[in-house]
Amino acid sequence: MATRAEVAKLAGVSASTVSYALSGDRSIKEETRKRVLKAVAQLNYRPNFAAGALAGGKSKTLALLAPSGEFGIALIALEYINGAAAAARERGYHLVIWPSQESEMSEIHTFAESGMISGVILMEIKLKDDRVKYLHKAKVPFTMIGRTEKPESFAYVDRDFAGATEIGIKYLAELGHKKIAYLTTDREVGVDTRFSSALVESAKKYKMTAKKLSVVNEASSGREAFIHLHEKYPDVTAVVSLNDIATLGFISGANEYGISIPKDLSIIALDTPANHIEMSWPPLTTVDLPAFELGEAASNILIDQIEGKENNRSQVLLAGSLETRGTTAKASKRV
Amino acid sequence: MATRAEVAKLAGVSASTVSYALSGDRSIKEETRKRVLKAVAQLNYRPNFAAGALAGGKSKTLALLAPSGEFGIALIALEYINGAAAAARERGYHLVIWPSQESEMSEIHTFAESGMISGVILMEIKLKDDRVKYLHKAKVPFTMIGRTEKPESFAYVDRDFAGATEIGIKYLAELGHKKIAYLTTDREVGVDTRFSSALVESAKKYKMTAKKLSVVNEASSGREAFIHLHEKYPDVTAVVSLNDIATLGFISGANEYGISIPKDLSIIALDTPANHIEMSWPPLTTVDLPAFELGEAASNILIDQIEGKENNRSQVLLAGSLETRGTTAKASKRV
DNA sequence: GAGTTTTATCGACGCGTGTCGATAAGTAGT
DNA sequence: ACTACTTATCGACACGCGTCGATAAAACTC
Repeated sequence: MATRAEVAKLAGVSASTVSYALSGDRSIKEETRKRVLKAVAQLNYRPNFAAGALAGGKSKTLALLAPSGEFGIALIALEYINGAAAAARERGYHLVIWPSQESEMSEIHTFAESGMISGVILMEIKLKDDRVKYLHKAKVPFTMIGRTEKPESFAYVDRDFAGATEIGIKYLAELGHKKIAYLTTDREVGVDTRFSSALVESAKKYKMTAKKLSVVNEASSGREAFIHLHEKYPDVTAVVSLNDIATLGFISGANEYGISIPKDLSIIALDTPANHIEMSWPPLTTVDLPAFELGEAASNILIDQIEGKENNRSQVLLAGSLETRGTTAKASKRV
Repeated sequence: MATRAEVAKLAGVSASTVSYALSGDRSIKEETRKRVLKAVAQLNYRPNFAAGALAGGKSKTLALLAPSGEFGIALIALEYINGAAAAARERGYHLVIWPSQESEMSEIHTFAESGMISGVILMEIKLKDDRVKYLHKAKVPFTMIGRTEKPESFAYVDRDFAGATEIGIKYLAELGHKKIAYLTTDREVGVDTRFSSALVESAKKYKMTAKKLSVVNEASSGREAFIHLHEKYPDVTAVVSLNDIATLGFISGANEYGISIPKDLSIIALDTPANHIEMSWPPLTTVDLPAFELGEAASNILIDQIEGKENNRSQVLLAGSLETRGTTAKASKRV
């Protein structure tokens, strides 16, 4: 492949002039630049990425660390990823997704140190997350999607759990629901913990009782949760679900037992990827999770940080908005 | 960060000895190697990736090109990705996912040329795919998940459409079904085209009639397909679905109309990610799509190719196996 | 028009590795 | 004891680019 030297020779200039003509870091006579660009096109020259990184250039490449745990990359992650990728592209950056385990942080470090990666987006943040410490110490620019228990001044974008929950509960209150239940997992991760406590709080505020239904995020578990609800708490008239896949299982359980949604039971899904909304019928009423936007914000904040632009909104919370579809209705006396 | 030179000094050897001690490409006295490794550990030295790539080392990094079209990365892609990542890791490689459009092929080329990427895995192969030509011409090692219309001798892994379809149809035949329908999209991509023609063929073989229901792969479209079926072809007793998300919409349509699955209508889903199987109730009977294994195979074939190992199985087709769950039963006279 | 600043270009060096050829030390064979 | 290998190590160089300092030419300044 063509090198800088060859381009220089063809254009009749020195090698460094080629660099400057391309980067624009020093002024170059318009005519010379034209000649250089022509030679570049003619030889189909593209700067060697490794050489550039080695010599201290900027790579314009971000890495999004996707946890590849037992279950690999999760579904909802896709929307974050697509958003982050779109925003990065918009600003002339690449976004690569790095399926990695926590143990591989030092390899990420290597890449960052070698200049191949300019910054990192972290997903699936735990309440205490060693990756955050690690990246901070290694001075690798990073942003979180989610946040640790105490994010201090680290950049993050996350859902506004309290806000989203409040929106949902308020709506149920307006529909006259008094006794509700909620589906959540018992994982010690930010999303579950924050949602659950926000929900309990909101319910109290609107004078509702809120029963907890523990699930793991699988359809079958959601189905079992329905059966449990059906047998133990038949007077519950609405359910708030914090888990995408379990919700669908829950609904199919309801169908099976002849409980009509939303006539007998209302459902609001809080944490639902867009393509799940119509996966059951009627379509889910949700408090819209702005996953794509969060991904975009993550990229933008990170790029600002890399480029040294001060962004005064480096901690972003989005609540989303209520989307009333088919699974909510006025509370009805059943039993 | 520590460099090779510093390690060399600390260990009291030359820089090249450090390289050889680490790579094992030349014999090094055991004692010296120990000393070097100790110094490496002490300084927390990790070779600079960019320098290595520039100097012609091997990067042990694969890129999986995920099409980031209008819909971003698709769901089923996750299983391929997870499989490919796992296999790559197993063999000491990194696998990064590159959300990219076709227009960005030259950038991929740059990375490969710079030695940062040793090979490429291509997904969502079109029947005619320019990316294949491009990579071939650029001499970048690559493997496809899927295949072009005429894959010639290029390496690929793909589903055995004929085999999978045959398995499903045969089972329906054994259950006594005579009139079936199938859900498919009209996209001009390999998966739809090949499945559809294989299905028509198999149906003929078992003397069934097979009605086509066109959908786009969204839940609502699947639901409409059910309604269409319900109104136009009430004597159909079994449906074969080639599309994951549409299938779920189809089922929720059936629930809504009081058609009982599998009593009134049997369903076999051919192209279904594992976590969709229990998303409706009863769980789907499928011809298991070995997506994870296909991903693994893709990585392994590619790595063999990169390392120059002759792999005589560089074109892999997997049919999967029948998993009878809840959505199939003996044909019943309805109407 | 002598002095000063600005513009345009070049050459040289360094980034940190992989690897080749050379050398020195050790081993085996006669 | 002499040659013929093998083993262990070193020094030097190339990879292709970013960027600094220097120089030459051009453009102002009063």
